[in-house]
Amino acid sequence: MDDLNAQVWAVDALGALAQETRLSVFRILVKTGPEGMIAGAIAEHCDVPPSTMSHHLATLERAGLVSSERESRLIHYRADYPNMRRLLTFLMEDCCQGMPEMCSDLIAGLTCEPRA
Amino acid sequence: MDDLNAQVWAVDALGALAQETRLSVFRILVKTGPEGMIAGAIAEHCDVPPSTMSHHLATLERAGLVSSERESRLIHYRADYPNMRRLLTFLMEDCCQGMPEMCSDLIAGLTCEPRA
DNA sequence: CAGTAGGTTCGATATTTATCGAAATATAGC
DNA sequence: GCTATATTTCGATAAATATCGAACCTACTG
Repeated sequence: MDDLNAQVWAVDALGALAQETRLSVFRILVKTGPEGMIAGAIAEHCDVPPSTMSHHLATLERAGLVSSERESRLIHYRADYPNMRRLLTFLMEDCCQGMPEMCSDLIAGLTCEPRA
Repeated sequence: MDDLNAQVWAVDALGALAQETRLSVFRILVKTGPEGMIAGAIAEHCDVPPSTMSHHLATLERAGLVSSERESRLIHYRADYPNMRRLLTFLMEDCCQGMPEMCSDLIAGLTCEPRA
């Protein structure tokens, strides 16, 4: 993917996250991990009607931020970790003007530890 | 800042980045570093009219992603690294279910090295 | 105190996005 | 096949956002 397409994708992904309900959904799925969560449970958790949530989930999935898998009548949604990483990498690309020590503390806080 | 306010801010910041011109501006400023760039030069670089760019810069500044400083007639814009970090941290918060090894490669790619 | 250059605000229009009920689709059980 | 459940698609309305010229500020310069 060249830089132009990466940018188009990133705008789409950021737009998908730039909405309260969708950001909540994404973060819940990030916390939930590979197990994921069922569409109905997500809608209930966020207290929005199923049709609205379906719309939001579709937006997140189109952006590549979540993936879905059907299991009989239920549909599991999960965060897409590789694309999440791509997005963060894209935003930080070429920061620090080649001097990593200039923003080393930017990365320092990005550990995967659970919050205290 | 509690989690609710953090979420409101994050939606705003992500929305600020979820637009082609603004994402370009932000990434240029990330690459440019502390020196920043003058408003007019940014507008010219992105090939948009000054009034449109002014609107976009104001959006980015309201979201805390860039800061501005006047130097006589010129206005310098810079990326706000601390808030950039806060945003990335917020997105990754509590990922991996407390098992950092599960997404260690998510961080692995987030070095500040210039692109090869 | 003009005149000029760099930026921003205003205002009006066009486009995109969010919302959610109703209807449609898919799967399972009887 | 009929019924119930889980979820999506449709459709229509309301709200937010992008765009850019014109007018307006602000700070230098002669």
